[in-house]
Amino acid sequence: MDAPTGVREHCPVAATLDLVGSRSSLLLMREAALGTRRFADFAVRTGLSEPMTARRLAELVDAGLLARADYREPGQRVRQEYRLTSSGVDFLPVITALRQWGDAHADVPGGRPLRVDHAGCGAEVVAEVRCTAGHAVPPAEAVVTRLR
Amino acid sequence: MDAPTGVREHCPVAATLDLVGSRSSLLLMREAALGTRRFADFAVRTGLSEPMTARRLAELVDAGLLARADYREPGQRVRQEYRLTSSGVDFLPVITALRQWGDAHADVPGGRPLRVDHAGCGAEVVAEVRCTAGHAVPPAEAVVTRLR
DNA sequence: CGGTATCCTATAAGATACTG
DNA sequence: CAGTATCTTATAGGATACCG
Repeated sequence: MDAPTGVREHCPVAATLDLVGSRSSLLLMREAALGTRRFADFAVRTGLSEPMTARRLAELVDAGLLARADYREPGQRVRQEYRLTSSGVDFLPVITALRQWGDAHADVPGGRPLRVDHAGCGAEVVAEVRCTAGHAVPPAEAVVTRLR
Repeated sequence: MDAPTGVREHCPVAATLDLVGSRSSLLLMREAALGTRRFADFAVRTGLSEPMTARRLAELVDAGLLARADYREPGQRVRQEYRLTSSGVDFLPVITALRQWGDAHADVPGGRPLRVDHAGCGAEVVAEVRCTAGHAVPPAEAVVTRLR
């Protein structure tokens, strides 16, 4: 995760994977996307060990996707929390797309454990490939240019 | 990638990561998304070693994202190719979302090496979080339900 | 509660050499 | 061209114990 081992890949996908590409990081980002904020909840809900949870959360903070802060519920003592930064919010399409593919194509024992719906509207939330002009872009209409 | 090591995670995100969650698999899916079809091109363009390229391509075929076939260019001998299946095409939002986050937030030495544009329209291709009713869904409007 | 320290195993991934 | 075989190293990640 820190430095790529092989040939240096000058690609935004590879760069993203170098920062947040491990299973543990992505599971933690999933949890953050679902609203989890506290250390113990991250560990239990991802099934990660505490040392791994601590290490990856620290990396995600370093990488700017999460921010750590103190907070105090009324009448309680001070606790820690991890919240999505704006960069972390920008990561939600990745998590949404992974969830969507899993729902459609992976065999999740016991059926679908998660739903994400649009507030008010009630329709399911998905990741769509579009152009910035707003058109849906099917694969055949995507033109790839390799620069350099 | 084969069997999850820790607590069994009943989640579509985790299930997806168990099938295609390694850096090498995701780089190969990136290449497939960019139109790469031949073994040697996959290896060179991802920077992966040949043994790793062979192993992961075989896994992606097993997982149903790629299909292997013979093909023959006019006047050439028979060659192999790997093509996206419909399940593989459904994976494109993941790759698009990873690329998009990298373009916005990762430091790719030498600038942006890749563009994906909408044919004809010319506008850039991105992954958007929407509901199936067609509304854009900002994070604040996503309602998460954990079932079971 | 929110971690850290230490040690261990499994796997990801590369290097090199070789084959049909 | 499209791989396979073998070996090695680096990293992911868990288990257990402990700390402020």
